[in-house]
Amino acid sequence: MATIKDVARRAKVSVTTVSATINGTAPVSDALKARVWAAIREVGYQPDPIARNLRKGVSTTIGLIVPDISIPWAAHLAKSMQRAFSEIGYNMLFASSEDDPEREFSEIEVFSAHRVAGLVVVPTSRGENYSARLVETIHVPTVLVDRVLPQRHFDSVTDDNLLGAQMIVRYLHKLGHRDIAFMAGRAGISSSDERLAGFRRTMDETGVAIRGELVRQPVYLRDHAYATVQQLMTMRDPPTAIVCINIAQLLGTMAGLGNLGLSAPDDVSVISFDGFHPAEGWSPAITSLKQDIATTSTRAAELLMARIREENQPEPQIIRVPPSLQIRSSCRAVE
Amino acid sequence: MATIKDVARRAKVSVTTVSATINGTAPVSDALKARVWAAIREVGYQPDPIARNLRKGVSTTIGLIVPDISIPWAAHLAKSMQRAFSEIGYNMLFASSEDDPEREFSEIEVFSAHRVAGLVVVPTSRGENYSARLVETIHVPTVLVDRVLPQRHFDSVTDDNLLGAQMIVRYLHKLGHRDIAFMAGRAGISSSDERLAGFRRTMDETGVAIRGELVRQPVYLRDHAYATVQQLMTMRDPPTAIVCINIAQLLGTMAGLGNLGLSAPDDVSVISFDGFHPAEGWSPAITSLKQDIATTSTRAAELLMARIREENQPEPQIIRVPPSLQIRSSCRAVE
DNA sequence: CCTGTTTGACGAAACGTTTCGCGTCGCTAT
DNA sequence: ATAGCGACGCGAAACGTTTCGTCAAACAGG
Repeated sequence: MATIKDVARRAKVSVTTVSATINGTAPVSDALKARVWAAIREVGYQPDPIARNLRKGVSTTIGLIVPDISIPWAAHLAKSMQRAFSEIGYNMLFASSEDDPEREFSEIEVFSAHRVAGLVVVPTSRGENYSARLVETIHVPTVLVDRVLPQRHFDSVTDDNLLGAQMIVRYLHKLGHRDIAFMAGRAGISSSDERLAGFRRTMDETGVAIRGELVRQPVYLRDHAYATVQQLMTMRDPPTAIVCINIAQLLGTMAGLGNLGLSAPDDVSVISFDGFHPAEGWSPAITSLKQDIATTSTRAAELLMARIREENQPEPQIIRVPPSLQIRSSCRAVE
Repeated sequence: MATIKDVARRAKVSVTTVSATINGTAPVSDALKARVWAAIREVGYQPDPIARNLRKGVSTTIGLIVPDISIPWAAHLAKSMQRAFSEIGYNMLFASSEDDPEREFSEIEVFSAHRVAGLVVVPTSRGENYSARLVETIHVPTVLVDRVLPQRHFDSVTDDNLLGAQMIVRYLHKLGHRDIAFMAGRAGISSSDERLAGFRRTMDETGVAIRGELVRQPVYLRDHAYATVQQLMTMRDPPTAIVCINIAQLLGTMAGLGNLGLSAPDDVSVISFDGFHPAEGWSPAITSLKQDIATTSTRAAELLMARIREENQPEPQIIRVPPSLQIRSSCRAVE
C-alpha cells in the first residue's frame, strides 16, 4: 500500500502538506494542491484508517447492537442503518446482545475500545440499575432505538406506540369487538409498556371496560404466547380478538390457535403491532401495524451524526415514528 | 484510559516487559510477571486495539458481506457468524452488497483498508470476469458462503444442493408427482445451478422425463415467480408440483397462486429449498429443506481461522453441508 | 522604510502499541 | 579462570497518520 510519504516524495512536498491538502486543515497554494492530488492519483494512495484513528482518537465506524438480528424487524433495521451510514462514509460494527444485559455491556465496551464514533443500541433494558449503568458505560455519542429509557439520557427513536395502540383498538372497536385480549411483554421494556398503556387509554376512550383476565403479562417468548392463547381461548367467555405486541407472540399465538383447532379470523380475530411481511399467499394474512423502519433509521442516523459533529450538545430528545395500519384478513367484524 | 506506560510505571518495569508478559512473546521471570499483572489490574489497563492493529498490520475484526441481511437466511447466518467469532475474541464489521457487484467490491476494499483479519462473503457472483476480479481484489483470508465459484480460489461452505435436490425430487416422486415445475435462478449463481443440476439428475434417476416447458429460468425476484407461476398454472397441462429455490420465489409463488384463486396443496403441491420458518399456525405450512445454518457458520469460521493462523496454506476446499427435509403440509399425493 | 500580520510550507512530536537488537547476569563446559 | 550461551530485561525504532510550533516570505498599514 502506498503511504502518505510516497505521495510526499512524489509531489516533492512535505508530509504535512499532503495531509493538509487532503483534510483541508491548513492553507495550501493551488499549485501545490494540484501537484499533491496528481501524486495521490499516481501512486494510488488511500489514507490508512487505522493510523488515522490512532492519531485522532476516533474512527469512522459506528457500532450497532441489537438483541437479535434474526428477528425481521432487527434485520431490516440493520439494513437501513448500514445503508444510511455507508452513504456518509461510515462503516458498521455489528453485534447481538442476545437480549442479555451482560453481553450488551460487554459489546459496548469492546466497541468503545475500538473507538467507534457512535453507537446505535436497541437496549435490553433489564437488570438492576440498568439505566445508570448504561450512562456510566457509554462515553460515546449514542442513540437508542425502539426501546427508550425513562430517564432521558440519550437520544432515542421509537415507534409511536400510543398512536399504534390507538389505531389497533379503534379498528377492533369499529369491527364490534369488546372482549379484547392483550398480551403485554416484560414490564419495564418501554415498547411493551407503552403499547399496554396505549391499549388501556384507548379502551377507556371508547368507553369499553377492560376485562382484567384478558390482559396477560408477561408474555414475551413464543412459548408464553403459545400457552397463554390456549388459556384464553378455553375460558368460559373467550375474547373475540387478540392483540399481539411482537412477532414472537404472534407466532406463538398462531401456533397455539392451531393446536386448539382454531383459526383466525373465524374463531377469533388476531392483530399485531409487529408487521408480518410475507402475508400474501398465506392465510390468514395478519392485519398489523407497519413500522416505518426506514424513517426510524434515518432519524437515528441524523441524531447520531448531529451529536458526533456538534460541539454544543443539545438536550437528548425522543423521536416517535408513527406506524400505519395494514388491514389484511385476520380480523372480522362481530355482531 | 490507562495506557501500557502507566502499567510499566506502576510495576516499575519497562514497557517492553509489560508487552512481553501480556503477549507471551518473550520470556519474563515469574516475579515480574506477577508484578505486571497486578499493575494491570490496579490501573485497569486494556490494550488499545487500534494501536495494536497499526503496529501489527492486522486487526481482530472480520468482515461479513451478504447480499441482503433482511433475508431470513442471511440474518441467521449473520447471527451465527457473529456468535462464532465473538467467542474467539473477534468482532464483526458488516455490510450489504445489495446484490450489486460494484458495492460488493467497494465494501471489500473498505474492509481491507480497515485491515480485517478475514472476510466472509456471500458473493454476488455476477459481472464480467467476476472471479478474476475477486481474486485480484481480495488479499485477505476469505471464505465464501452459499455461492461457490467454479474456480477453487477460496475456501467455501455451501449447502449440499445436489443432495437437497435429490431429497426433494424423490419425495415428490414418491407422492406420485411426474409433472414437476422447477424455477431456476440466475445462471452462473452456483446455488441455483447446482439445484437445477440436482433436479435434472435425480429426475433422470427416477426415470421421469422432464417437461422442458416446466423448467423456467431465470426467476430470481419475487415478481418473476409471481408471473411465472401464473403462466405455469394456466397452461393446458399444468404441473402438479412446483419447486422453489429460495424465499423470494416462494413468496412470489404463493402470491401468484393466490391471485389465481388457487392454493397449495389442493391445486398444486409446493416445495422449497429455502426453509420457511413461521410455518406453524399458517396454512399452508411449506414443506421445505432446512438449511443447517449453524453448521455452515461454524465450518466457515473454522476454515477462516485456520487460514488466518496457519502459515502453510492448504489448498482451498469446499465444504458441503447437508440439509434436511421438513415435511409439512404443502405437498399432497397425486394418483 | 519599518513593523506587524497573514499566508504557505515544513520538521518533529505524538497517538499506543510491538519488536528489534543490544546488554547484563549467572551458569556450564572447557 | 574464562569463553560461550541462555535467560531476562530494556531502550528505541517503527507502524501511518495528524497537529503543534516554527519560520520565511509576502503583504498591509503607518
